[in-house]
Amino acid sequence: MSQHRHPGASGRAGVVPALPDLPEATVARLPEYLRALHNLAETGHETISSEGLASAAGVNSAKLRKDLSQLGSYGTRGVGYDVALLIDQIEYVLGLTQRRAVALVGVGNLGHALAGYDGFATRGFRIAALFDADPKRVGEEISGLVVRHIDDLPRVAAEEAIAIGVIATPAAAAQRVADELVAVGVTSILNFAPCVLSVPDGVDVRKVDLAIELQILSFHEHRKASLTRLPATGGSTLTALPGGLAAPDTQEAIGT
Amino acid sequence: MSQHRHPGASGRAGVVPALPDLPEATVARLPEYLRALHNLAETGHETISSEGLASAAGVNSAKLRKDLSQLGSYGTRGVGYDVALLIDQIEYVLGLTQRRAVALVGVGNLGHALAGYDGFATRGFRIAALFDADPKRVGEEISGLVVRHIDDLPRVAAEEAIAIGVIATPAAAAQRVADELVAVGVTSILNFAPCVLSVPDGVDVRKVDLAIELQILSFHEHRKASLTRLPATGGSTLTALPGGLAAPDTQEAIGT
DNA sequence: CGCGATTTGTGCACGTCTTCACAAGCGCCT
DNA sequence: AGGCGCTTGTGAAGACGTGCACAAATCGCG
Ligand SMILES: NC(=O)c1ccc[n+]([C@@H]2O[C@H](COP(=O)([O-])OP(=O)(O)OC[C@H]3O[C@@H](n4cnc5c(N)ncnc54)[C@H](O)[C@@H]3O)[C@@H](O)[C@H]2O)c1
Ligand SMILES: NC(=O)c1ccc[n+]([C@@H]2O[C@H](COP(=O)([O-])OP(=O)(O)OC[C@H]3O[C@@H](n4cnc5c(N)ncnc54)[C@H](O)[C@@H]3O)[C@@H](O)[C@H]2O)c1
Repeated sequence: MSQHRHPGASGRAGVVPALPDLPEATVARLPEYLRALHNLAETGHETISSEGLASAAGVNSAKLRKDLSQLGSYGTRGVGYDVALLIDQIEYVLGLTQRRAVALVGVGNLGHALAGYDGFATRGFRIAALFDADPKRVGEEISGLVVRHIDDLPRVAAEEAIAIGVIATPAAAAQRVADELVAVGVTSILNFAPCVLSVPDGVDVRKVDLAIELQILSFHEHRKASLTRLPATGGSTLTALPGGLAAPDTQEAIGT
Repeated sequence: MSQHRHPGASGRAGVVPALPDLPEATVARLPEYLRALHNLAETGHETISSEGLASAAGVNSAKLRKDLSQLGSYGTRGVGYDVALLIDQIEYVLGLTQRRAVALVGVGNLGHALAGYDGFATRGFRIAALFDADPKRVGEEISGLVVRHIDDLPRVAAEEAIAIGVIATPAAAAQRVADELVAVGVTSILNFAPCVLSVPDGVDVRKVDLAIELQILSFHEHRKASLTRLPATGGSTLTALPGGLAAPDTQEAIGT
């Protein structure tokens, strides 16, 4: 049970491997590998090569192998990776062996969609509670859960072990909600409101902002348009974009 | 005293302002700066220092200055940046001087929320059309737009200049929809379905996957939990995370 | 049992991103 | 006019991430 982890010395004690400290870029890709692996498992694959998994996940195979090697050696040379084993490993590393409880705050337009989303349940999470500040919304039942008032957060948090808070309120309320989540011990927040949150050390915030994604796409549109106005410098100018175009979570022109 | 520009007025015809090819990491942050600048403009600020803008955008000031310097020299030493001018500059670079038309495909749970989202309009975009494959959904009116059948996509695309396609269908349909979008000339896609899309060169795809975000948070939860089980190595172990913890679009522990 | 085909794991080189630290530039005040 | 304080813009260094290319390991087969 008690496991020691020292920087550099990844001594593995018995069955449970020590949590290695993975590069953040790797962590961001593991969920994608996991999804691809589940697909493969469903279609009857027992093993998969790095090449096969890489293409299913939309990355390059060298990168995939390097990522997986960070978790330990779970492949077999000449054969590939055992799909079931790898799923277990990645789920373990991502902390998905326990189904984490999620609290969703802000049951408006977006919040309703999220509350009804089955992707929570199928991918390792459980919506434990819904909150809103609007009295007209409190009491409403959404896919089996009753919306509670945000003031009940402390009480509910004491009952359920809330691991992650999701903020789907207007931006103006987001900081206040974040503070309230932090106050009841939540140390991971997913923020859909378009604003920056201030949180204490040790609390992780990830942000999803639709408009930012669109604006990044807009930039590339603008750029592509300005390129086509240039005198032809050779063949297809569109593919002459700089190599680094692919952002951390952008896929660009992965061939068929 | 170099170039100033007006949307549609000066220097657009012959003298192309030479779109610099920005580092992708910079492009991903510009929208955040833009949002912060709009907030500042609304609260009456005419100029802002790199320090002030950086904290409003949740980044470090050196990074912000380097990012902005990529666009040209639009700051004044000893003073800061002119808020209005910088807004114009960033909007120009991001290609927001023209309001781009967005087609939303898949008007289900999530699609409804997106269709009613005012963040499109307020941040440079216009929902031009809604599509679905379900005959029961076709004809429904959502915030002023009528849902059309996906088979009408070619006709609508000919009328409106669709710049960006947003996919909010189940994963099983996403590739097919992407192909149809590409076929009518769309070169930028925002994909909410949890799957990898194959597109030809020159087409940009960005993905938003809620479950991936949650799983990344889960990893850090798992990690924090395993750290607290360690014998105290002196002081607050939670802040002893490696410096690179902050992912491209993660904010971690930005002090109050 | 040994050999060839296959595929992993990784050393290495290269490119990108971040951060520091400071010179250069600007406005204000005297 | 000149000096002073403030802030930008950037060179350089280091951290980080990526992709190539190949040795090492394993399997299947004769
Ligand atoms: N609708 C979308 O598709 C979409 C897409 C991307 C981002 N967003 C962002 O998500 C957020 C929510 O969007 P929406 O369209 O659902 O807005 P909405 O106005 O429909 O819903 C917001 C909900 O939050 C509740 N709320 C307000 N203050 C609260 C508080 N202090 N505590 C608890 N609940 C509170 C309101 O009562 C309301 O029910 C916004 O910040 C929006 O910018 C929305
Ligand atoms: N609901 C959420 O909060 C949420 C969050 C994150 C991601 N997602 C993802 O977004 C997607 C949509 O989720 P949802 O909850 O809205 O699902 P949904 O089933 O409610 O809606 C999907 C819609 O797409 C339509 N559709 C199916 N095939 C189509 C086709 N070929 N062309 C056009 N339209 C088609 C369906 O008729 C339906 O209206 C899914 O991939 C889901 O995983 C949803």
